[in-house]
Amino acid sequence: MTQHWLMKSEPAECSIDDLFNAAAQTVAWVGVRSYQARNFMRDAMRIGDDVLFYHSSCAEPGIAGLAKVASGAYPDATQWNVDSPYYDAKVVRDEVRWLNVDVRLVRKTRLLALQEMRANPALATMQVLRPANRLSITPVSDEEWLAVNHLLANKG
DNA sequence: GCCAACGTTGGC
DNA sequence: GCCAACGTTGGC
Repeated sequence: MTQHWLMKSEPAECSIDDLFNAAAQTVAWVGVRSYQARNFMRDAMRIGDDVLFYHSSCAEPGIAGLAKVASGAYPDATQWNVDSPYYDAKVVRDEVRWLNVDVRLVRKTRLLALQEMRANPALATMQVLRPANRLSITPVSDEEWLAVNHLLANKG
């Protein structure tokens, strides 16, 4: 059974167009610095899982595309890179604290705006809609996944 | 720039 | 190990 996830990205960092234009339309999901999100990648994600690509911290937050998990979890090189904004000085020598997976584009979609998501009762249970939700990776239920795809299939 | 939520930190 | 304070996220 395929699992589904919602993954937040700031378009200023990596937008759906950046993913579209990336080599093999695949990017490494670097920069996750939350243990919960890391553990999802390490313990639960499987290659082929569905991903809702979500734009956050921007003028028009919402779901911008569909993607798939394209690798298992592997060490996020930015944790050791002092020149990276994701450098983590607390990671001790030889430690691997942070992981990332690769994500491959399936297709860009119309923007399913946060506003529209909130307005739809079928999506009311989505974790990303909870106030002040900070988790950058959240599981999406079968029902939520179907409801999102149904909304995306409608013209908006 | 405010606020809400909540994980993390640090003093004890 | 408790728990208050702090820091971060992210929408508005």
